[in-house]
Amino acid sequence: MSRSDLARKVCGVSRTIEIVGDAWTLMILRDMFLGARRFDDLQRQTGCSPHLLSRRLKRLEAEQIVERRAYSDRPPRHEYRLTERGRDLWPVVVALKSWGDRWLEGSGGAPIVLTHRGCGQVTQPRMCCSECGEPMDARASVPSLSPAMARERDAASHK
Amino acid sequence: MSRSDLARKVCGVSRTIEIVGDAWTLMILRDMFLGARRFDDLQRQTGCSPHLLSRRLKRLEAEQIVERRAYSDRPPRHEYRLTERGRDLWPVVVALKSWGDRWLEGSGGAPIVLTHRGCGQVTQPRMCCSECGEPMDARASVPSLSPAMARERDAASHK
DNA sequence: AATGTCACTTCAAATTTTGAAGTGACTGGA
DNA sequence: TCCAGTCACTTCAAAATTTGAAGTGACATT
Repeated sequence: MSRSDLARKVCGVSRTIEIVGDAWTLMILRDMFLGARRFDDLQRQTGCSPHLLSRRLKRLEAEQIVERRAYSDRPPRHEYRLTERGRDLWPVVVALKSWGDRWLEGSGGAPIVLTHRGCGQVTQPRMCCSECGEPMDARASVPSLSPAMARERDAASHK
Repeated sequence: MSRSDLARKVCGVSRTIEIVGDAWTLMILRDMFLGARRFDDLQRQTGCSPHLLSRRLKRLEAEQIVERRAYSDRPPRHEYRLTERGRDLWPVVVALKSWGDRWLEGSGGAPIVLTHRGCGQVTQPRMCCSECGEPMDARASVPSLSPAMARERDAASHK
């Protein structure tokens, strides 16, 4: 199966991975959350080639995760902005950050520090239950599959 | 810059992306969180080729995200288990799931449903402030960079 | 007129992935 | 004993993608 077949899966994780599950796309998102908007900035900050950046931005635009808009006519200049759909990927990037901060720490503390506007404190956001508000980890929940997804998995295991 | 140079960056997001930021690795993690442990199961459920699965598992093992252990001597059989370090990637996978559930919804509800052991309710985990407990989104925090990271970015923008 | 900036595109070479097939160590059944 | 089957992979060539360098076009600045 090729990577692009992930899009045909029932599972939302697979289909999300098909769209944003590659290193450069995630780097682009990180930099956009840090405020980068222009092609050149994104290219320098992510460190990827302009060719790749161009292709990734087109994919993100096609998926309505970023919007390309002109900010000057003469000379013609464009910038890329996260849409609401795009901003909603923030937890993905923050989850990567938290893991890195915890498990890859060199010296000198976290490279990016987040301050919560609401309470003014330095925060390390974490996953909490939407119902009771308690923090959650891998063992705090039991997954169950929808009938459609159970069928997909079952078919795979009898292959 | 090549993808493998991400490892040399100061930023924990970059270095995490270098380790788990590709489609098949994320698929493998999803399936391990759903309980898959054996090579063949992982191969069938993710849909990737054995070659790729083998290389990804080796990388995950080298990074101590999974552990390879024998569960039978005769015949020689192995399984892969998430370590604590690996289980701590759960928020990354859940964040991908939540986005997919919200933005890619087909018909028939979420393909994977999580029930919180603590409160017994069906939950859609979300990011909350570690200090005050309030739910957070992209606009709820202000990022600031450590001196080392600020230098790295500054150097990039003068290139 | 020359240089610089921005937002890209083009191209060949290197690397990675895909898809199919093969391997080795066994187990279980006829 | 022979044969099929399972598990955990490895090997290989062909296809696709990425890298790195260079180039382009429309302007603005000096």
